[in-house]
This record gives sequence, structure tokens and C-alpha cells, in this order.
Amino acid sequence: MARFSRLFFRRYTPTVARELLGAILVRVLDGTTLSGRIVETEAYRGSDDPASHAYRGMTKRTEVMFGEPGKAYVYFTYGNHYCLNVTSERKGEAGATLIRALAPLEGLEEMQRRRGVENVRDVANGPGKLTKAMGIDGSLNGEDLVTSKRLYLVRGERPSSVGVSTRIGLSVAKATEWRFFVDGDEFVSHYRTHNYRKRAAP
DNA sequence: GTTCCGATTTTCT
DNA sequence: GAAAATCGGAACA
Repeated sequence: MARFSRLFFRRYTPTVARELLGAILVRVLDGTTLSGRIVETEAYRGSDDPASHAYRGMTKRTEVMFGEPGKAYVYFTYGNHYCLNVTSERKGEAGATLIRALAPLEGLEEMQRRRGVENVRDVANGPGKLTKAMGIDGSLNGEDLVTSKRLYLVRGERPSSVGVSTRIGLSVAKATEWRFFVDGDEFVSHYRTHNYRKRAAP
């Protein structure tokens, strides 16, 4: 189970976001291991990306987006949900990939319990859903995914076909196609309404 | 099946 | 004071 190196994350964010498809997100919680295959991501950058939290410069919240690549950026939104991102670009340059959906692997029953749903498809097919399923909250903001024992990423089989679309839930930069997903995967969110557009080369 | 709407609180202006 | 990288339930078809 090989992890990604720091250098993997120290690159152009849309590239990192696309190459994270197929990787396994692992959460170790109270001795239990929860994991899932990443099937949907979105890229956010800095001063050239109006949709990014980092667009107007560094604030307390966006500090980690400007820091060392390969760390967890966890933020709270809509008064209810946490979202998990992985930082990228070199130190000083803002960048993060939002993990939007997982295909559950290990610890499915525990994740179903945490989510309060039976249907496997509904366990982690959204950014707020997967953090709840895996017990990820603000205490993991800044966690180093390259070295952490409680939250990390391992390499997985890359999908043969990758879909591309605009990002979801934005009021600005609506035309930028920085959402990536495993083409045809049942665990991708908004699978009927946003799985359109051209496909990127594998 | 799709569309619409309210919840709830942090963050930044 | 407004908006928010969302979710789930209700209504409708």
C-alpha cells in the first residue's frame, strides 16, 4: 500500500485532482479502519480562481491552502457540513483538491451507522457525506496526509475513463471545468445532472 | 424520476 | 449583514 510522495502534491492542482481519482482514502478511527476509493474531485487554486476560498489572499481559514502540499484542508460550511480537501502547489502558492465522493471499501457498516443510511450508494456520494461517514472534522485541518496514521491516501488503480465538468454549487467561475470523476461510476454525486461534458484522456 | 426550499453557523466584508 | 465548494425532505410528475 504505497502512499503518495510530497512531490505528487507539489504540482498544478487540476492535474493533482485528476490523478487522485482511483486513490484510496483511509481513516483510522478508534482502531477501526474506514476506507474508500476516490471517484470524484474538484480543483481550487488561488488568485486566478474566483471560486476559491484563497482568491482574496490568505486568511485564518485558508492558511493551509498556502502551506506545504499534501495536507488536509478541512472547512465547515452551510452551518452543517465539513468538507475535506488535499493541498497542492508549492509552498506559498494556494491550491487544494476537494474530495467529493467515495466508493466505500473497508468499514462499510461503521460508515452506514455514522451516516444513518442503509443504501451503500448514499454513504459517501457527496463532500459533506463522506466526512460524516469517516468522522472527519475541523480537528483534522492541517493533518499531513503524507505521514499521518489517522488520515492518509494510498495509490490505487487509475480509472480507464475520466469525465470532466464544471464545478458544483458555485456562483462564480461557473465555466471552469475543474471537476473530475470516474466515468460511469455509481458513487459519483449528481450522477444524473452533472455528469455531462467531454471526457479527458486517461 | 426532478425541482424547490429551509436549516444552521462560520467566515469575511 | 450576507453568502456559503451542502444535504435531505417535500412536492410534483
